[in-house]
Amino acid sequence: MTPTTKTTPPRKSGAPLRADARRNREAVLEAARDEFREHGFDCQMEDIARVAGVGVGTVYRHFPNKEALLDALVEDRFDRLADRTAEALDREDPWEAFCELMRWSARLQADDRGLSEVLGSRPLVGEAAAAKSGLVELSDRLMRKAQRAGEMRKDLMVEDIPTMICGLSAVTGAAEGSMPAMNWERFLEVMLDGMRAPGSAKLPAPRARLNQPR
Amino acid sequence: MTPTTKTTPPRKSGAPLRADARRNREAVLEAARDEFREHGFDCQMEDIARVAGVGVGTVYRHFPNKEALLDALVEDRFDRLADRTAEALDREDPWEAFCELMRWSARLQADDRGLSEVLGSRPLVGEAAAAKSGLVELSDRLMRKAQRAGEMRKDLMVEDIPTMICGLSAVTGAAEGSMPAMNWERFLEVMLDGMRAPGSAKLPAPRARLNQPR
DNA sequence: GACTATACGGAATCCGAATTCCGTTTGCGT
DNA sequence: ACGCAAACGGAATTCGGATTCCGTATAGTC
Repeated sequence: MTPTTKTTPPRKSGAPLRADARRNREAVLEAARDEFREHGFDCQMEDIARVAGVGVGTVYRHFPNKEALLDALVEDRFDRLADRTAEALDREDPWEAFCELMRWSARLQADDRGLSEVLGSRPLVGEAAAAKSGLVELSDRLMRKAQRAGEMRKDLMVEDIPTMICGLSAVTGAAEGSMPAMNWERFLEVMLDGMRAPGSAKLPAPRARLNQPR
Repeated sequence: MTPTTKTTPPRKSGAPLRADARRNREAVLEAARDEFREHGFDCQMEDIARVAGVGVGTVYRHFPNKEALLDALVEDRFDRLADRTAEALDREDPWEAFCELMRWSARLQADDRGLSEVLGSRPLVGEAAAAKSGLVELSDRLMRKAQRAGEMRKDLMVEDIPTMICGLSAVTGAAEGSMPAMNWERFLEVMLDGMRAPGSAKLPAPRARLNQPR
């Protein structure tokens, strides 16, 4: 979408990264994506290295530690999400666009246990935090649009979205055996119905001193 | 299979447990509750021991390992929940009763980060599994009652409840800094609205080969 | 009060990763 | 080709915690 550097996060310094280095970094990122997807945050650095076809040392050359590696992945995810959100903003029916966006994002999470589980379980750090705020801005616009169209209940705030996403991620990412076929599709639809206008229950005011319900 | 009570007395029957032992076991359980609440599953056995005012060895005398300890706690939680559910079954308005039950349970989880986070993240084992199935039975009754009364959408199944609970637990238990005042109260109300009759969207059929939507 | 099966405490042990180190290899400018 | 800084690999080191061991203390019993 954007002509900006897609998958070449760090290395912002002027140093022109050697060719093989760039290749490896990419491989590590991809392997990490797979491993996190498969085993969650508890996957092992050695495994990531092996899958990427490099030594652990190399992994550490590119990312100071496990968390940083994860961070790069999360950032990328937020970026993809932001792109989609921007697209959604252009569609005619904002509510339908919103629902589709949620469904898409849910599927994304369902396919990626690892990233999902981290989403709600630790404060974002570094790049990822910035990426998120951009996403929030877009989401806000989409929501207001849907509300103006009278299709989304008025008492929802942007802040509610991460909450929903967080709940969703728990469901999509739930341990295999933990419950009989955890059905996030149904969960999501119920939630969307609950967000549809008009709201039946009056939502409790947010606790934080952060924003008012408008 | 002789009733051999060799080295690790499995809390079952037979030997009437010495007085001080009973006291300690109780202390450990309580301390564990606090520690799990406070630090989630990553709390330390040594801390639990210290808080309980005993040595680690003692903790291990009563529970073979960390997971077993957690399990005891989870079981207790399910039992309490089951009690409440049974009560809810007796109330006049089943939908209201259901909502209250959910709110109560949510609050319970909000107060107890540790147990919540475990709920969705690992298959239940031992006693806890049994305790859960009892709870499910009760819930099923309550749901049907609410549906018969035309207050809950008909296409919900008992299996959806754990899913909701799981989502909820992620939200209530989200890491402090992870999002600005994660507001589970709002999340819950939205969800409840989505469960209210009549459902607007058609819920996707469950994937598992487990049950039909009735 | 003495005896013994139970319990206890907590230092020592074990273990599974993350992270570090350093000798070797390789891209690439000259 | 040549040289060297940038990269690499992966064994060695560290570290945080769970679990085990075993000598000591105590409840319960006669």
